[in-house]
Amino acid sequence: MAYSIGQVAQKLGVTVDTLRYYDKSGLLPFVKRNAAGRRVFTDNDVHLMQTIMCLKNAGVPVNEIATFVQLRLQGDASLNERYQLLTDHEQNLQAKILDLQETLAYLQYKKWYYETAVAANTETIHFVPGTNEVKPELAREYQAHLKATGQTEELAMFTDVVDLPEA
Amino acid sequence: MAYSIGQVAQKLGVTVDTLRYYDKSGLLPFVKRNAAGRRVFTDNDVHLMQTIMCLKNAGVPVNEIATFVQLRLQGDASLNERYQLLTDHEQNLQAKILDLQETLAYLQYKKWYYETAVAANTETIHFVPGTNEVKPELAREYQAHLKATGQTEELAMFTDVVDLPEA
DNA sequence: AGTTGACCTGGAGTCCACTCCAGGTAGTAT
DNA sequence: ATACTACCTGGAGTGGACTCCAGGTCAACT
Repeated sequence: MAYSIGQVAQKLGVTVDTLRYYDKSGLLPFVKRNAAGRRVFTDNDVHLMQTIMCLKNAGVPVNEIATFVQLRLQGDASLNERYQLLTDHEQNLQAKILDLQETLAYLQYKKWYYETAVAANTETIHFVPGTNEVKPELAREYQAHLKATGQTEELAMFTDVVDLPEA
Repeated sequence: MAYSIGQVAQKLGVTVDTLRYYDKSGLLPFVKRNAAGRRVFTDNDVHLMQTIMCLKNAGVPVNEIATFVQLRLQGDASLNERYQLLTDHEQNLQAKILDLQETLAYLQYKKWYYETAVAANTETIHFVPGTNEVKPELAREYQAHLKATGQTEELAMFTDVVDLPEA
């Protein structure tokens, strides 16, 4: 099967311009042209582009993906390097996911803050009386709330975040 | 306790320039100045900035954070809106984490691809004999491998990704 | 023969989030 | 007194990833 740039764009959920930009940037050196100079994508090309989109998604910058693609062109000699690159990015991604999970926990704490404030019709329930400052023990109250509702799992992650400001 | 911009920058792990950029962008309207015109951050300011950094981390663009901060200045009247905003971003973040977990699963598949290729000293073990095209059944082989090594959890996520190219 | 519509190129423009000046002030250390 | 450092402003510059445009080719339809 052969596809035009428009078909591939649709399949991958990006614009035609984006694909041409990727080509310019050296991400698609394997794509052939027909007699009229138009790009013709094979099934295998699309398959390779899956991996490229995956790296994109993982936050790998375009020029690094380009080096990966370049390595691919060098054949078996570059297998080790490519494996190394993938491993590095896997660890980056894993770290990023953990980080986002902490961020999520903090966001949920803030959500609880507003849930309770909305219920009380005022934010002042969280303030030190007579000020606009948030009670220092509020994070602990939240943890108690989590414990009470049996959500122990997020507790550990959350304490990490809460401990930061004390540093 | 009061802090200078430099101290806060260090505490939050960003540069002084970045904090000034945030201020310019309307993220820090609550920060007061001393007689000499220098920014003076209170503990409470730093606490608020934690939330700002959290939203940053969650991928919320600066101007949206600015509207959140603006809402805060309007007091209790904006509680509902702020809660809504946080909830939206919580869902975005949750979706993003799921997406990254899928991406991770795909990356791990590729890692396995290279692990086995490196062990065989050639990538051709994964090709349709006589071509440079990856065997279509390779994803299934990987799933069998996952099952064999008892890693059933990632299997479901991974099939999602693998099914995409067939669309 | 003429009109679409999808494709092509080189290159300019945009958006975002910084990042880096130049030129100046204020407080401290020697 | 002078040197140093941390701070200030407005504004220019950067890098990344697109996004858009002018001007052109090609195949298909009417």
